[in-house]
Amino acid sequence: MRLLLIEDERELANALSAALAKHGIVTDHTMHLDDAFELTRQNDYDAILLDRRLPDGEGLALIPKLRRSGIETPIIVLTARNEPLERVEGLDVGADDYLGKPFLVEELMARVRAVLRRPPNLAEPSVTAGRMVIDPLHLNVTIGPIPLDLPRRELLVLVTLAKRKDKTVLRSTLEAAVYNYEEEIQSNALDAHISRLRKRLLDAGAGVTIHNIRGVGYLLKEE
Amino acid sequence: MRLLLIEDERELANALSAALAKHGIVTDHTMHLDDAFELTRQNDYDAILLDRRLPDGEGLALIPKLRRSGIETPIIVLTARNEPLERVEGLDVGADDYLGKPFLVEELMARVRAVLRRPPNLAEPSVTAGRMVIDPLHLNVTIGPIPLDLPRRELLVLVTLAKRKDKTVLRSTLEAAVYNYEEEIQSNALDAHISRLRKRLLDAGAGVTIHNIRGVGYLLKEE
DNA sequence: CCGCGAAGGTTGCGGCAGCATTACGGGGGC
DNA sequence: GCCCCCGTAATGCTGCCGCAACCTTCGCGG
Repeated sequence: MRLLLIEDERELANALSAALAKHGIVTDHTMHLDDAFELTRQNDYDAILLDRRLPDGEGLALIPKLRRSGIETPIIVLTARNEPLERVEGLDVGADDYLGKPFLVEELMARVRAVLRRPPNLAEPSVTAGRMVIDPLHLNVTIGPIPLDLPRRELLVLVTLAKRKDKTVLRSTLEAAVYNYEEEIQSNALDAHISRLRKRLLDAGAGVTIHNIRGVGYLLKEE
Repeated sequence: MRLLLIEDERELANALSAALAKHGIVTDHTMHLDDAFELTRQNDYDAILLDRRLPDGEGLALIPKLRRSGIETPIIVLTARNEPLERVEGLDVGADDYLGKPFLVEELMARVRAVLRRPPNLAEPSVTAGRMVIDPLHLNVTIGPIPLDLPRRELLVLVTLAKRKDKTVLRSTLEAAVYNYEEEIQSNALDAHISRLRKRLLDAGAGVTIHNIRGVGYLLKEE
């Protein structure tokens, strides 16, 4: 196993390298973001440990750069900036985990192991349908540059259909996506949502149509 | 998106459900480990939020049980037991992340998003027959990129035949696949479905033929 | 090779289940 | 208070599907 450590405190870096070595993990170490980027081009790391505060800037900035260049290696951010909102920030730019300093090496190891258990991240997270770009993770829908504002239940219906575009989605699947098992619906609430969603998509010129498969479910098609 | 929340503090649970709902996430909630296990058998959750200290025992114990039963759903442990070594313990039994109480809902959301950044559904069992690709689970049939729209009963017949292509399917098996026990048929309804299905498959250029085995049943063959 | 009965194939018809649409009102958020 | 979401229900409509009538094919015995 091979990690890339991006960290400017030399003592900490050495201690970490040594500790990881005891677990049979090889560590490459750099203090600079552009070096780090180069290294990821040359080596296929199993994970990246990234400090936020670095001599040449904010470590987080590296993450989108790596992701854009097609590198999906898990990234764990190590930092003293450990306020909850800072952690949110880190995770949302694409980090896989976030660990506040100081930490135990044992915890770091456990988090590395946890991150490595996850399947490699190959999936394109956003879906296009017609003229829309749909991000199922953050529940965003945009048509070109302008966001499409949809009520929550209609949004859930749309995302569920879009994730399986050109394929039928069972009625029961849609119900499960929109309602939890405590909320029971006794009427045609889902149909009503579909109808209102259709109208909104039409008005917005979304470039998709929702078809019904009688007795089975629904299907979203591009025009 | 659908989460399972295993948590005994009702207030926290309600607050979380409400907060997650604002992000368009449907939440099922239970206080009991065995209920939780049952729920995972019945639903396909996107993630599981698990408390450690529960009325019926240590929440962590659920993790190996789920993993052994083949469930790979990401699990985030939520707990007041937030000592580093306890976190190691949690991660090492198979949790994907570990979040100490109290926490901001925003941070939980960010961690959920981080954990979900994984490939969507891996292998979906599908059958090919002629030029069709048939997904028996979601009941959809596509020829190349275009979906084939079939009425429900014909669809059920096709799926049943396709699952055993090149083998005879008993007439009684087909009837069982298309009708439940309450619906009796007194006529040649099944034959009629077969006939209409043949026509539709021909028009669509599906590349299969349905043969009759006199007195026994039917058989689907590729051309 | 022919005749005959039974199984299967095809097709039009009508009932009705399922869907689309829309108006209405309660309720929550700002 | 105002606005919008969303569940409900009434209304109209589409087309699935059971039915049955009629035709075709198959297998068998003579």
